[in-house]
Amino acid sequence: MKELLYLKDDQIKEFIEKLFLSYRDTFSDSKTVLDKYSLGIAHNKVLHILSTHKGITIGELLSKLKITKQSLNRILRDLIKIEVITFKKNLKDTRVKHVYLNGKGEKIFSEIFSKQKKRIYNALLSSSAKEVVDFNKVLKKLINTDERI
Amino acid sequence: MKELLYLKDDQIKEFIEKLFLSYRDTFSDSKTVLDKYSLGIAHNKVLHILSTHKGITIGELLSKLKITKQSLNRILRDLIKIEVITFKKNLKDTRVKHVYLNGKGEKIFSEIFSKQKKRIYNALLSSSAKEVVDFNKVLKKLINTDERI
DNA sequence: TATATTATGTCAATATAACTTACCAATATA
DNA sequence: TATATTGGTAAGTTATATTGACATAATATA
Repeated sequence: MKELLYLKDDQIKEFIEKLFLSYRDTFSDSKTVLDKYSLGIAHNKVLHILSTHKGITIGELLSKLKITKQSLNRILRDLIKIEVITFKKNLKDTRVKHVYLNGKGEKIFSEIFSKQKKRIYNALLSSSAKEVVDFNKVLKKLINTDERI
Repeated sequence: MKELLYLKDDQIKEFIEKLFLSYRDTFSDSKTVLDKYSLGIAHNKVLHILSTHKGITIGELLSKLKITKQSLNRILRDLIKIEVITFKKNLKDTRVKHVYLNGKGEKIFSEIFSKQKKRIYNALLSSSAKEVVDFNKVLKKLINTDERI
């Protein structure tokens, strides 16, 4: 049986504040790269998903991002304009479109990622394996069940 | 000496994605309450800070939020209009203003907080004390040194 | 005391990322 | 064939932030 854990409201509030700060800081790391290509944090998020989910469909992108298709369309139009994504029709259902990063897209995302990576490395490499496992375990539980990765 | 930790890029990307999801989910919990009072996530963040930093000054709020004074001013005007905050001049330097939640403000924030609290409780109470300590330790390291709480 | 700096407020214009409502085309399925 | 699904798009709106400029009062400093 696990030890009992006593939590005060102020501790909970600090956790919420830290969730915000770690998110804000991590996504501000890539700002210089994004500016270089006139992209924003919305494009960053799409590029991130495209890099981890090659060939994702529009519908899957929408349910991951939880934005409207009109919003996604603006982002995709920008990414098409700077020529970093390509599409492939699904062979069985040609209504469905699969989205991919092309070479230029991979390169730009790797620039973005290398900035964010530093922060994560610094935090995780100065931690023990057990600490990282525990961190991951709790972090996962904070995410809605149907979105967990 | 700590065990060595080997991290693949895909694992790092998953951490970044989880940081985003935990932030997004936590701050979407309060949406129903915010809607009730015609407030947004920006007001949520200010109310949060006011509840943990009673009597914070405008300048301190600005450096915590990392937004411009024009942006903060919009939020504060809204909070003044619905009568949830009060100000007190600093006695030694009367240029400086201290901001407080009043009774109504405390009540509204406690409504917001009770929604977010559930998520944190569910995650932390199903974890061991050690796991929570480790989670906190790593999370803190992800935040810029000068902002750590 | 004169001047500079600081803390805060405000106006105007703009950017970014999202939203709602509405409608359309192509394709798939009951 | 009728209906549902996948995706695209136009127009207008909202929320949150920005930059630049200027204002006021109070404090610090030369």
